[in-house]
Amino acid sequence: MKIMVVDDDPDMLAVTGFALQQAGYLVVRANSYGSALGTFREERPDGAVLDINLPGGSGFDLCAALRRESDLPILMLTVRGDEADLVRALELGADDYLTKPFSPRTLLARIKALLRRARAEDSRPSAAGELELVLETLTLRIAGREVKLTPLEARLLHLLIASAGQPVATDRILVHVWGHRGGGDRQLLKQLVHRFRQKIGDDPENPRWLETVPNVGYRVRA
Amino acid sequence: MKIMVVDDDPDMLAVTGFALQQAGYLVVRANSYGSALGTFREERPDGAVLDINLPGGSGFDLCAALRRESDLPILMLTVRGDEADLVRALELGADDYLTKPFSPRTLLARIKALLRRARAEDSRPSAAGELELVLETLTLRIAGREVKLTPLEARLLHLLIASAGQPVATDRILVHVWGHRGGGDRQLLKQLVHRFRQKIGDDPENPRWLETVPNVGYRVRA
DNA sequence: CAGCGCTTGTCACCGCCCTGTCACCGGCGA
DNA sequence: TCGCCGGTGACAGGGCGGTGACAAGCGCTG
Repeated sequence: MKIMVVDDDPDMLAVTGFALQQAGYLVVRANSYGSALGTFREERPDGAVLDINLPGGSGFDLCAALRRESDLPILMLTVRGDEADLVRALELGADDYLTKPFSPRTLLARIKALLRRARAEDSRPSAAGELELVLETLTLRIAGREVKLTPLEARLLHLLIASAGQPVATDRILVHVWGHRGGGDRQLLKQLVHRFRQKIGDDPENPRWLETVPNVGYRVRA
Repeated sequence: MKIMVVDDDPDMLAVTGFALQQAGYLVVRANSYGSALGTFREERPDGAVLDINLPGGSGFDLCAALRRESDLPILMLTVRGDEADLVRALELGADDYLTKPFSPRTLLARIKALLRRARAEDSRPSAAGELELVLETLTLRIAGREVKLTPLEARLLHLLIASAGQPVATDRILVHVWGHRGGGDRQLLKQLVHRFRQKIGDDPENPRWLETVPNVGYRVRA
């Protein structure tokens, strides 16, 4: 389990990071809004702990930005008594909050609870029509048989099945699968889709499962 | 519940021993590296409290030695502020630490927590299918026969059997077995698995007990 | 003290698959 | 006709998993 800790105060970073590492988590650190986004895209942590005061953009913005790209559990660190901040954080998609000052033990308990919840939801197979995705084993059950997926294919399907029936824009796919900020890397997506179709035996001209939506993106039939 | 307390200072020994006894624990005492090992083997305590400064070998060595023979909860007593010592203790397999000076009340709380955690892990089924793990003796009963495990193999199996039927990610295994933070140490896991498979006579291509889940990790058949 | 065996970490190598990249094709609208 | 988009094939680098070999550390024993 990998946790990203974002705080501009080096002491806080050290303390919380150390506590998490002791508990057996992998820890990646960032100290600003910008570096946090980059770190997130590179490291793909399983959870995030965000301070609110950050150079380059508030923790609120960061929370919203992360939410745009991922469903990872987010825990916000707020100052005591500021209820407005708290409400705002939860509205922006934070999963939990902690008021400073807090003990490392408390932090650990909260993080653990969040991850457990997230894992429980993760382990639910996501399904759409004849497709059933099992993320843990990178396996796709499709019309009876089982197909082994690569990590990239699994991420693609995860996104598409979550929006089954609706087209998903290529840019959104690029961000979700590669963390790229979109742009010229459509070739990657073309190949990924091509290889996946070949693997499951789907014909682009006459698709049973994965449709192309011209000038928009792709869609799985519901 | 039996606790071993190791300290060369008779006063400390008396104080901590008394506190633990008051709380209802059986206490066995040792005052040196050598006597501690002997006492441990005779008494098989359920937990240990180790001082770092010991005649005959440091508490670190003792911690490592105990770890080589058992998974019992270990609490180390460190001097305040020496973070290097602390890290080293945890890397050697200690479960928790306490900085001197501390109150007997604190000690009790920590010990209680450790034992509770250990019991919780113990009560996890240590058997899956044809595999039955006995942590105390580092033994694996497998399809009738008995196999002697190394400490590392035991930790690996402990984790895998606890999640029998489900794949366990390589990163999680690395953390659980070695406490490593880095991702670059897959080689260790490769070797560990290889040697274990050889020992029990399992074929990676056609596994009876331990399966590889590509790009994810490993899984024991339920 | 020397020697032995067990455990563990490290290096090197192999084969396979995943992935990124280049090149090309056909269809469609400007 | 040009340019863009989507689909397809081919190739190469690198990662991952499996395997063998070697050395260091440690405990045990003669």
